[in-house]
Amino acid sequence: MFSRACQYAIRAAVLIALEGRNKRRMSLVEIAERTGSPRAFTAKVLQQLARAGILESTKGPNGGFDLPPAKAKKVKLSMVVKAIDGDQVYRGCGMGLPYCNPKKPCPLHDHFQEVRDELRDMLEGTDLHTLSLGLEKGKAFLKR
Amino acid sequence: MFSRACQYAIRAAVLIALEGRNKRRMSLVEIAERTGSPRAFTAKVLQQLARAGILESTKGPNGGFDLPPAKAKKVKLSMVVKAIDGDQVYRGCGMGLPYCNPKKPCPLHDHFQEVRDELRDMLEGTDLHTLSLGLEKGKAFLKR
DNA sequence: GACATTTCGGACAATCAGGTCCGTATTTTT
DNA sequence: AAAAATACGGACCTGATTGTCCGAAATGTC
Repeated sequence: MFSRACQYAIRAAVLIALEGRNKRRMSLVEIAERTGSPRAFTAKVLQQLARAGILESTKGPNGGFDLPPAKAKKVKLSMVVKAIDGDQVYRGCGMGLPYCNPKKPCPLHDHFQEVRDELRDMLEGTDLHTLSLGLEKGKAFLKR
Repeated sequence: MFSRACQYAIRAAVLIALEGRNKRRMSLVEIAERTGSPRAFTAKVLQQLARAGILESTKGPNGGFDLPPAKAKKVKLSMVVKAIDGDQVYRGCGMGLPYCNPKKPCPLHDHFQEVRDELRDMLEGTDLHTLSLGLEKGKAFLKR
């Protein structure tokens, strides 16, 4: 469904949103540790998110990545996914036909449309702040 | 969502089901042509489907791949997907956590569950025969 | 039996995704 | 000013995915 890079991005982004509520900035090392993701690779992913304007990065001692709650409420999951994987997963044709559309659909078009729409609605309707709430209550986890 | 191999598999399977209704057996060359898929690579994919028992292959002149309607009605899309990509896409965790479950969910678990269930229901509820009907009426297409 | 047609299967090549390493730039602390 | 902490970015490695090629095996036709 999503690439590994994208999965790491989501994990990291939710965690950063969580700590952003404590006005904390998170270092790469801490993020990688708490999400169980490979450090150097996660760095690349976080750079992509920062370049996409999804989160802020700061160099130097006490630097790291941060995302204040006000912004976390505005960042939808779809933005994270799009920044890493593009939007084919929730917009493209299930059979991979580049020209598939309602006028000239693939055989799977109608069946797949519902699934894709539900995925898109979910991604566009879920923000990082909301997801971080589940984490704080200890009802959800990022690592074994 | 699905790998290229899996997309080719679905396209080919639907086409073979379509021609199976005319008691026709399709050669690799014809399948690749009519689905716009690379020939040699499609051969590998079709072999996988044949080994998985999803369709029949016959060597020699007038050989090829076939799938009679009675069987096409029983082959669900989920079986094709599982044979090529495995079932992670409609069973696994959206964030890629291997231990994600209702007792210890990821932050996305509940949101994602609906989407995954809808995808799974669609794949398990759609058979190749049904998909081939759309093709025959000329309402759906496999190639530009 | 010879030949043509077709799938099968192994070897290989190319590209991409996942991941590491290390030096550089930036910022804070002392 | 020097040192330490941190993100940045490029080079590189590795394995998986995608894709090609070609000989072998099977089967139908003459």
